[in-house]
Amino acid sequence: MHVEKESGSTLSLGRNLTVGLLDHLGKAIVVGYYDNKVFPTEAVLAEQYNVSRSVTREAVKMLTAKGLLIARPRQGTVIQPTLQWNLLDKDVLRWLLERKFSLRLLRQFTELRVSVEPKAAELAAQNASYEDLQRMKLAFERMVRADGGDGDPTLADIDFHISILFASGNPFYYQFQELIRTALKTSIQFTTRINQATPNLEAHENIMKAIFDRDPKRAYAAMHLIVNDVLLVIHAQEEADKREL
Amino acid sequence: MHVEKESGSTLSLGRNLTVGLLDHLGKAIVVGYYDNKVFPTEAVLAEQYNVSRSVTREAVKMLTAKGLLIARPRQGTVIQPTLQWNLLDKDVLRWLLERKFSLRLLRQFTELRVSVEPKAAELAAQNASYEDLQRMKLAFERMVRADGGDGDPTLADIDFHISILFASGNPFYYQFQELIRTALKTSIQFTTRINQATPNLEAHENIMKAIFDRDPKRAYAAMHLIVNDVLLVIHAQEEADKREL
DNA sequence: TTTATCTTATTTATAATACAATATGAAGGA
DNA sequence: TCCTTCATATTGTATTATAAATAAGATAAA
Repeated sequence: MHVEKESGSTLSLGRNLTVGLLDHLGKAIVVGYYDNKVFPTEAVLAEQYNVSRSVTREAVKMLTAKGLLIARPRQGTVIQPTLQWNLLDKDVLRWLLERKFSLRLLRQFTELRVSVEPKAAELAAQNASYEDLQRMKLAFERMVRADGGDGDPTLADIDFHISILFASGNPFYYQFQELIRTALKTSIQFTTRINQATPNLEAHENIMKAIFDRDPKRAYAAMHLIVNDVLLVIHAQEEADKREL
Repeated sequence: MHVEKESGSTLSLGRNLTVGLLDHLGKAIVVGYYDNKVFPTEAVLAEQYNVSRSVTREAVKMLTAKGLLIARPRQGTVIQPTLQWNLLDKDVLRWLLERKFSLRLLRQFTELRVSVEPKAAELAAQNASYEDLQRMKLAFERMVRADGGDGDPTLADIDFHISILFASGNPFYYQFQELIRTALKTSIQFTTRINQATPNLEAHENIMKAIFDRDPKRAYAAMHLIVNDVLLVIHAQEEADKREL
């Protein structure tokens, strides 16, 4: 990451300076640009990016709110240890992916998916409202059409999985929306080379049927089958990569 | 020039005005104070809380970063739908609890724990380093001492559960630290009336043994047993409450 | 020497003010 | 009716000044 200094070559931060700076700094922190540097003071940041101190402070406050920074008088602004970062935050997640593709990161996403999604399906079988079920059905039909060449299969797949989070009736499950979105989008980057590119329609239909039948255990098992399969593929690839060394 | 203000009308925001305002507004939003009101403009907020616009804007930006607000020129600042809130954020979680005690909320916490903790234990059995194991052991010994009257049993219990998240080797699992902390602290508020106040030592020891034995399936099962038990107790109480109406 | 206290300098925290950009809705004209 | 224009409210950005906090160094006391 390269930071221009002269006022003439203004670093493009988009139309909203605060949000632009937030994004730029967030990415720089997450990809490790500051790893063996001290994080700049407000004054220096403002000068480097050619923005006012107000903008700088607001961006820093937002990064503080996401757990990436901490600021104290005289001590300056410093980067928090990774454990403090709000990894499930939409922005932080995006910045994580701006690093080079990492099978390890994809595996970690998927391990969490194996934790979360089967139980979400189980809860959905217990709690889904009529509207929830309709949304699921629509998403599935979209998957079928996409499978026939009409539309993007990944986007339809994402919608289907998210509709189940929503149907769980527990708002905490909905928090994994971004993680799942990110995981599925990242998956195709490598899964196409190894596995089938399109999602397994029959397996997905089994989940939906179980939820429609109000059968929690079957819904859990059907979802577990799908996500755990992805995990196994990733494990196999990790082993293969290891042997290649 | 610092203007002294009448002490009577000043709302106490603590030593740090921005953080104080963040906390006050966050709580107000989460408890529903603004539910049928329009959220005030920056100017009004600044006047109401007797702080500068800088402070107001910084607090609003932090709430924006946590998904609670969105601001646009001329349109004002508005509260985001609950689904957008970063519910796993430490602050948001705390604000959620500042509402009256809710068995429903505790159940939702616990449903997520059932999703997350068993798999974390499974991964810990696979990945825990020597240091991770030592930390777990120390936490367990602290639980034993607390059981004998020396120390706080809940705090020791919390440490034990968190040491397992940490030992999973997957940083995403560590994100649930605050949720588990909150859930366990909240649990005793009602669990003491119904169940045993102190955690089940033997069941916890089983988890630790399985992880030391590097037995993922046993670790998963042992953890599932504990957390699912909590969930069942909550379910029973919810049913009892329903009948009481 | 060691400890405690005071001083200084650096950085964030807060305030106040001015103007720019943006989006809403009303007014006016074709 | 529809389009354009303009007034207006609200956030966005810049600038400057001062306060508060604290780390580190200097000084004094034991």
